Amino acid sequence: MEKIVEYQSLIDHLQARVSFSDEELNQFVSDFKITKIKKRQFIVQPDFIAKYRSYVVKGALRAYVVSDDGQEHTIAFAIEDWWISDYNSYIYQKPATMFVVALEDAVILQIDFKAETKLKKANPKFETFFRITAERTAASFQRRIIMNLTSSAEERFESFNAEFPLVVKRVPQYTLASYLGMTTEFLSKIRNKKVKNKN
Amino acid sequence: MEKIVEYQSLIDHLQARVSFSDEELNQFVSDFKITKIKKRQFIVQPDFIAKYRSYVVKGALRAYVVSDDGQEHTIAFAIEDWWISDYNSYIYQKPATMFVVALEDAVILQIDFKAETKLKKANPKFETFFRITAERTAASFQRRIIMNLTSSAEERFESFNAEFPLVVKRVPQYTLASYLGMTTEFLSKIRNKKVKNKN
DNA sequence: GATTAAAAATGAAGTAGATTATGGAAAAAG
DNA sequence: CTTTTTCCATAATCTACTTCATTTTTAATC
Repeated sequence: MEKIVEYQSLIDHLQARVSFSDEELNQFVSDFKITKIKKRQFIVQPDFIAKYRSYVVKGALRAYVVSDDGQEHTIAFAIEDWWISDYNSYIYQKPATMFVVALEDAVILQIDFKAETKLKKANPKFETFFRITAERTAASFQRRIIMNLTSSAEERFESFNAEFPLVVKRVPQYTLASYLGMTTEFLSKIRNKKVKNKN
Repeated sequence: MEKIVEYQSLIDHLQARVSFSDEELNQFVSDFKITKIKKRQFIVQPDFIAKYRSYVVKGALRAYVVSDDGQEHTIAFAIEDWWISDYNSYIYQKPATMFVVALEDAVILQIDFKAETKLKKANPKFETFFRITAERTAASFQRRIIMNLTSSAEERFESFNAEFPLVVKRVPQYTLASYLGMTTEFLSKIRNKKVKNKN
């Protein structure tokens, strides 16, 4: 099996979910193109169809929507070994409502919808991989819905920080606040209250 | 193809998503058992593993969690032609955190996790069906997250009412309020304000 | 169909979190 | 390395929504 360094983490990602032969792994990753993007560069924009599903090799990205009143709401973050896209746009191949932008210079692996469809038809194991991925995505979205319904702003921050400390350290606070459904001012207050209480 | 009346809507549901032969349809539905449940009866409870994925033939059900302070939060509704379970419990086969209860006497079709696994192994088309189902579930969960982040209580109600008027007419208002992330009192106010404005 | 229980309506008072405003620190960009 | 832009902290004021308490309506049950 050829080892192009950028593909290694995606290969590990696949193998952790479904048992593939070397040949299958090669077939899978050969449909992904390596894309390097600069901080602040967009890979998805509203009104354009999200052509790609993107796997992050290096860097950090953010998906967000802009509401009628002009406010940004972060829908997802992605760092190393995570996937990102406008989910509704990609799976239905309809115009996006989100922006997906790099928070840092990044290296991503992208597969387009047609190639993905072809892969799934070619080998049921690829179908299985995407089924597992979709199920886990749905499960994690549902956990987020439950968290949003049941917890206060402070609890939501504490919970996210406990689960994803590396993301918290890496992304701008205003993007995190909008992900957690609060203002950047309120998140600042929560965090600084905490610091004072420690003394 | 045998036509047991309870299975017909599930068969239609399958055919609308993947092209199956009559034999495949029979194979699929034969793994589902018909269960009749009474109003207020539970099919999933916290700490027990959600053994089944349930398809609603007739009736209405509700999935909810109870938070530390004792409040109920509705996670999902299901009426005719919808699926319901504790998603995280079912796909990971770990203890549930939700209750799933009948809001009306209901007829449901249930498949257990082992039978589903076996089906997916037996025929890639079944795998495809569950992949499509999971993707659409994830997509709709994400739309709900976006709605919750971007909209006011009144907008959330209006939007849900526009998309699912039959559900709104059918479920108790306090369950809808807790689904939409507001108190039953506030939802009552929203709706009655509306009525007055019409005069 | 009378009785009881559950659900919905209404209003007053309270609060979590938003908004607005300003100053300062960090990080890009030249 | 200095200038500009982005990001974060802090505080005062405000509001969308909650909480609490009571009444009315609707639905279940004997």
